[in-house]
Amino acid sequence: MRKLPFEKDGLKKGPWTEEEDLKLIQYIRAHGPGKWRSLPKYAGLQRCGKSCRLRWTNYLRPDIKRGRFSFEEEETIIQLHSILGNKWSLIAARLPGRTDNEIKNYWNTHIRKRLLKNGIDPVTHNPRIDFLELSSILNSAWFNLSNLLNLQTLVNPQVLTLATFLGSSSCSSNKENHELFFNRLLNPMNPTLNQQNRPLSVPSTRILNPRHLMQTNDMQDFPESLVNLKCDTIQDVMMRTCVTDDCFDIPNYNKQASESLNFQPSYGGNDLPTTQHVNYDSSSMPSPTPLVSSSTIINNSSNEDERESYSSNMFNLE
DNA sequence: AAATACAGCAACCGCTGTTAG
DNA sequence: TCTAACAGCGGTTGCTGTATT
Repeated sequence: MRKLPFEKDGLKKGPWTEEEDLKLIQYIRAHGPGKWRSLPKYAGLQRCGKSCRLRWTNYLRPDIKRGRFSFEEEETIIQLHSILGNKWSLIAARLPGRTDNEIKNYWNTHIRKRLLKNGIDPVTHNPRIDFLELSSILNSAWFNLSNLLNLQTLVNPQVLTLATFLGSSSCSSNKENHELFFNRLLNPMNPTLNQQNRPLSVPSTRILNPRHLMQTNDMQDFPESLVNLKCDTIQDVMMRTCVTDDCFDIPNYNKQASESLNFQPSYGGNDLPTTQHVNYDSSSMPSPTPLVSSSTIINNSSNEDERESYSSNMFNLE
């Protein structure tokens, strides 16, 4: 049984009635939103202005989209959250029809739980070492990556993903090691890559972004030439897996890698950092799959189970 | 069938930051 | 510069519907 809304200082609280909604809508249609403090008086509502504003912005606004979040929306939320942190209004601004409160609720009740369940820290978006209990493996692997890679004559996506994982997680206390690792990974040669040493195109954001540890479970994401690449040493891998200079300029790429290492949400300003638009070289990429379109892989997955299995497949690499 | 536990979500609270007069 | 109003955020509450015991 729903409790009746109680009153405090003559102001009604609790759930809004249809009649109240109508009054608010009619008033705002006639006068527009704003002047929230005086609005209740003129609209004939026994509510505080703040309550009216919240009711309007979170529920009554005509452009609000109700219903379940699509997978694309969820992807967007996760990506934006990894950049912006808990800036729900900024995230909502990039999701037409969704309110910050709705996104916040959805994050806390769905996405956050699923990330935690799959061993992803919802704050940093990094894999949780404590969850994986891989620290011993990682420590040894870190000092002997070359041997690790020699275990597999074929460099498949799992190896590269693991390498990324090592770089992003195994030495989280040592940023210098992180950067050294990624500098080596990304730029083993002279930073100014020439055409002779033109490396293979690699969907680098998918590899470098820790979030894609959740998502990379299909070989199709990688160019065939890389999947079948034979490498004897880590240097071999490094030298062959640089991005092409027409896909990225190297400084930006390293910057992105560096950001991926920490993957801390930026709280510095209100502006969304420039999105790195990935343009894969279609001539060398059998199936170009930009970061933002990773959802297409499971675009038709609409239920929670499918999303979860999709997210958790990354842990099969062990 | 009833009681209980849980999930989802609308709404509220208290606080801080921004803006306009 | 000060102040009030507004906007936004993070955390929380409490109601409703559903699942489980």
